[in-house]
Amino acid sequence: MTRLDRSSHGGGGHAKDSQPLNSLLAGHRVAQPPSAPGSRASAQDIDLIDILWRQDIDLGAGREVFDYSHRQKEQDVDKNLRDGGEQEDTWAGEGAEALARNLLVDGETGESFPAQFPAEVASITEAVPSESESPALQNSLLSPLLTGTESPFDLEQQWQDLMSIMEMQAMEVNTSTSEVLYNAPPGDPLSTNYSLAPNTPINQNVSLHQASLGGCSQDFSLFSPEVESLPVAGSSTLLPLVPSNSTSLNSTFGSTNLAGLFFPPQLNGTANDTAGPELPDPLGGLLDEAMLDEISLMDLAIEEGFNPVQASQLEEEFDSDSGLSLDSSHSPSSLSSSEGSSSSSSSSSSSSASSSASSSSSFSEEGAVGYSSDSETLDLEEAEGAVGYQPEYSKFCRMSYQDPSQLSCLPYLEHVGHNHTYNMAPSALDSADLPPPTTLKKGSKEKQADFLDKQMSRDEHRARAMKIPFTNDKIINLPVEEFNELLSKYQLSEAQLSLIRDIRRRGKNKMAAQNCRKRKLDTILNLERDVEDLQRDKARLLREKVEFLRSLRQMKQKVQSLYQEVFGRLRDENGRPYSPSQYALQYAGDGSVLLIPRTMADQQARRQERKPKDRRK
DNA sequence: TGTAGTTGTCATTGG
DNA sequence: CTCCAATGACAACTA
Repeated sequence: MTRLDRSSHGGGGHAKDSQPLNSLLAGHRVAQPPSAPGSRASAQDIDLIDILWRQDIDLGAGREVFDYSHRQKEQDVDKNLRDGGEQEDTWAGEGAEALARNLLVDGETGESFPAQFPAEVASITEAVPSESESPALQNSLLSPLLTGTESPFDLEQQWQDLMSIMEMQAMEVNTSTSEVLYNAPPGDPLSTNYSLAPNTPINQNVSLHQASLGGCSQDFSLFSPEVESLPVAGSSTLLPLVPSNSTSLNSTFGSTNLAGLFFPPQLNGTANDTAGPELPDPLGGLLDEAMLDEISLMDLAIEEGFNPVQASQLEEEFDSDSGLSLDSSHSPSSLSSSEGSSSSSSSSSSSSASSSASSSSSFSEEGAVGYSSDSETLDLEEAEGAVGYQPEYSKFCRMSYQDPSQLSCLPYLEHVGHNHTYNMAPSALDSADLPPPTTLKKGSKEKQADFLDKQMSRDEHRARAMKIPFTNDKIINLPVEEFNELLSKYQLSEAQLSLIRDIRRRGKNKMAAQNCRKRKLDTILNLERDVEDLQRDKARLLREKVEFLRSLRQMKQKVQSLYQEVFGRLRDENGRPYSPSQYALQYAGDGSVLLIPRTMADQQARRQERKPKDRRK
């Protein structure tokens, strides 16, 4: 099919519409303006052209009536949408709240982060000298719980190890442990109490342990060189690492309840290389818990752009790990529901249109910009099918056009409501074609009739001026076959046929454009929803991470306490305690505990540090 | 008067 | 090839 009006159509829309006759003339193959109609145009056509020309230049009628109604309708729409708007407000309110807390909110992601963040980190780092001693930690900004060789990716493994340790501890450690430990003479083996290998009487013969080192290539030193000189901040909460003598140790640990203490991961028979990196410095994370909490959150904030305030809020906020996007306060109602309602709205709109001419269609009913091509629905009151979906337009939706189906009882009013209805003078209206509006009465209703007439689209005016014998609705919505059949039923002039085709093309394209725009808005809303969901997921995961780190820190504290207690009770052949600067305990993979010289422990620790790095390469 | 949002329209593309 | 939907671009219009 040739688009008859193409040649005369330049760029976009209304520039041409100021002279729409040119299109018609092109369609008529009348290539002159109306003042000089082409000779090939019939007299009837020229008359029509004149009519149309006058119509098109007489488009300045006021829109006050419509606009008032339109505004009222928009208010109703806003009212209806207020719920949805509150959701947006809630979300926006969080951003405002974050701002109120001197937080910067990323304009794109909506994430918040403290404005003076680097300074806080620096101060905290200074406040934790023990942590600042570790260059790896400074570099990586990882959790202070983790040593320099630790990676966040090991966290899960650590957690699993700790859990297995806890289970093991529950089986093997009882409340009598402390009694035995405390009362045991220096010669008593600890192996039974700590499930040590019987052949490793660590408190008896150092040389024996050294001899057994050959089989401990995978053993890990629990002690790091930094431990001894560790200026532990908040050490009041920790046991003295280097007891001056056994007496003080006993007095220190005598009342220690060992029930619930944990063996380090090395005691777990499943200990492997993956647990290695963190072990050389089991005390690395033994800092004041509150301080560590803060540091941890700060690190997380730096790492993930997460606001520590948010993190702390999350800890209070979330009581359950319910997981994904159960928080409906931020997310509008599901799109699927609105999409699912589209098909029903299509059918219901056609049925309701016949019963009521009410033009006060709510926004939820609006959106019938699709069209039904079902032949069964084709009648004079055929409603344009609803668009495929009716997303929520909490902020985007300002679609001011009404559902044409609501007005379908009044022919030529399908397109009432859009802002581009060029108005005719009321006197020019051919009201004869209009069935008497049943809901309208005289007087004030005349106003409404005028208003409705004014809302007729240009194509409707043209169609009426050209005496098109059927409605624009049919022209637009009939299937091709029926449309052609309809055309064949009438003797139509070339101008009429051209106009009809243009009406059909423009009408379809208009609805397509509306659908397209709705889809676009829909996509934006979906993306926003996805962003919100992902932000929630991120917050949840971050909260879980904080919890895991806290648990890990507690575990390490307990392990360290246990280490100190065990080490402080060890005696050499002369009954004297071992010096922590010269010896260290080491957990073997088989569950045994060895007492080895510190130099060897350091070497092994370094060896273990390299392993995971090599493995990662 | 300038601007942003809305809507209709055209041109084009691809199914 | 035609029909149609989708979409970018443009212009008119409104607030």
